[in-house]
Amino acid sequence: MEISSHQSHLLQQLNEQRRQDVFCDCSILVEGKVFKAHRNVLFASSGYFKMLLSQNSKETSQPTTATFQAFSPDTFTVILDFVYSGKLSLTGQNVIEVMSAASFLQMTDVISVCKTFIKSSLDISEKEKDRYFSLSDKDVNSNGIERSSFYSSGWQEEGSSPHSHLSSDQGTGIISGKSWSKKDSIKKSKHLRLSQPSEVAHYKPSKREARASDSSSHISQSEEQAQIDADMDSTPVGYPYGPGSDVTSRSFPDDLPRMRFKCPYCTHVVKRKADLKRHLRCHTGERPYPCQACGKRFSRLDHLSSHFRTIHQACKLICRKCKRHVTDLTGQVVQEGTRRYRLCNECLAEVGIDSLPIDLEAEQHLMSPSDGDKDSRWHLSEDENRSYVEIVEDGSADLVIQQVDDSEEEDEKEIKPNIR
DNA sequence: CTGGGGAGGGGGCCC
DNA sequence: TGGGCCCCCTCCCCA
Repeated sequence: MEISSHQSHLLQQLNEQRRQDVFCDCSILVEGKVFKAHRNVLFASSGYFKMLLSQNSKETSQPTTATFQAFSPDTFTVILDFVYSGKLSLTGQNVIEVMSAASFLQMTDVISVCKTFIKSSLDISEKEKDRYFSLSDKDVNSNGIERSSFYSSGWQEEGSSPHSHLSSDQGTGIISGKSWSKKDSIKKSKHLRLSQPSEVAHYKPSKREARASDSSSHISQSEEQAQIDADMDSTPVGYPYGPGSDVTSRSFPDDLPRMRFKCPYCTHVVKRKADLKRHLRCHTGERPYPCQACGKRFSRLDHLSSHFRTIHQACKLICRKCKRHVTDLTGQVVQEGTRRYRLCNECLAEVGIDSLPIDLEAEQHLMSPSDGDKDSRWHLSEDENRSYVEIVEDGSADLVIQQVDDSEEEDEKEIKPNIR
């Protein structure tokens, strides 16, 4: 007959003895902090201690002391707690160091748990989705249901952690069983560079982007390709998104289809694929629309049109000098290089410029080539087109500040990735 | 140094 | 789906 609770009870007793420094025959010194433990427990748990204690086995009467500088006391606290409880208090912040320490101490189980933790963290959006569908908010908060294993409890809501018993009574400080709140997860994901649902809260590449981010719910998966994220707004009411991040999700009724296209480079989410395509150009630096008049390149056709009308067509019926409204009768178009603007007759006389009537209509083709020439209308050479492809492929590269030279000489039409 | 205005650029959304 | 418009923000130049 086997009493299943015996093992856990025994471990619990050993843990109590450790805390009370009863029968402890081993001292571990980690960066000046002394940890008391039992040699036989360490021997059974760690390959490193097995080796160490085997060598010292002849001196069993003497207390063994081990000193470590490779990891912090907090990290060793996590390790030791695991040894004595079977529970590993992993967080996004400590998992790397814990895994490193476990590697050093040859604790394969801990290593594999850390790996799983990291993997699940990287895949958190999928996990979160699973949670959306499997758990109501109430379930999560009140029952503290875990995803699968104790070490994953860090993803739970505050107060639902099964590790809470470890946090306060061991006097070990930082490492505790405290689960992540969303706020915590932000900081920790930043530290570990793991994707978190609330990552947007601290990702602010620009004010504009932040504005967009604030108005949409999103799950950050920077490694992902752009994809339809139809589940983006499937968040049940009350799911703890960060403050301000649930505006969009609550602005759509649950029964409406909600297609979302998520930018693979940032947190921006758009409704239409075309908008995503347009948005991606701000990351790739692609500028497929060169102005035929000055050579300046634009990422969008409407911007080119606006530029051309404003700069080269003098469409604004405003005198550049006195800002008064002018018409073809009360003013003239002045050409200054490729730039054109209007001056009223008074200002014209004042500056002594003899303007020549310019047939704007006749030069319209500069901006608007025929529709039948759509693909070649911007006169992109094959090399240029190829460079765009390369840019997209290089889009996964690290941050590169765009250095596109928009000078009129067009010496450097090479467009560099502008991943932000 | 500062404020105003122009131009560029990004997002939303309509057609 | 692309074109285009509107709005807003930022940057830069200039007075």
